[in-house]
Amino acid sequence: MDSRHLRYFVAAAEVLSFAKPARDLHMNQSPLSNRIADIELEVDVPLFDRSSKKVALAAADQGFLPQALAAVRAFDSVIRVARTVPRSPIERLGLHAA
Amino acid sequence: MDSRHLRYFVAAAEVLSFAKPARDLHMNQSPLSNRIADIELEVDVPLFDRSSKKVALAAADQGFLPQALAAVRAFDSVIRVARTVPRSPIERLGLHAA
DNA sequence: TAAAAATACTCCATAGGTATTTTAT
DNA sequence: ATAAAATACCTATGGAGTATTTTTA
Repeated sequence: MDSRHLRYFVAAAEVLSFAKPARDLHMNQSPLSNRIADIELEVDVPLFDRSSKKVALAAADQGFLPQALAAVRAFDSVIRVARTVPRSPIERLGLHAA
Repeated sequence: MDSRHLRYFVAAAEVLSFAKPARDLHMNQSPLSNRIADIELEVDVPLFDRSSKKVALAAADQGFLPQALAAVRAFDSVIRVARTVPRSPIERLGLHAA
């Protein structure tokens, strides 16, 4: 599972919409819907109750969203830690930025 | 970043080898090396000191490996939680397995 | 010289885009 | 009638495989 796709799910779950987060993420509604559908297939659990006008969290979602959020945050930490690693001896001594 | 690729990094970091985890993961050494190189490009930090005979964790790795492990475990939790979600009213009541 | 990593390709799966259709409101 | 999600189709990117080269222990 790609962490980016899990972010699609989190974004959709937060606003209960597929079209809106797609706009926010500068992508199309179609692939966002499809990636979320992929996740549902992968974990074999329906995560949303869909209708053409609204989207609701499925009952099976209890527990999934918090875990998804935790995973996304863990990924953010990986990136953040990597970015703040001192690269040079001088940086490692905390003397000044590169 | 794909969680699978982060697992490649963790596997390689744990045994300080690219060829061995590739065998364990039933894949080739080439794509495993390439995906790890991708991660280094993505986070813009060298994670390994390479030579043709050995691989060592780069200095920049301090902090990265633990975070990577945490992220991988968070992903495991996502899958696990999803898999244990009760699907039907009967399951939700804990009466018996599907 | 043997084993491991890098490199150079080839191929295919899939993520994303575009267009359209369906369906609640 | 409108707006949102699903669906169909196309394309291109990139992940994985295979083969080969390089390197160092």
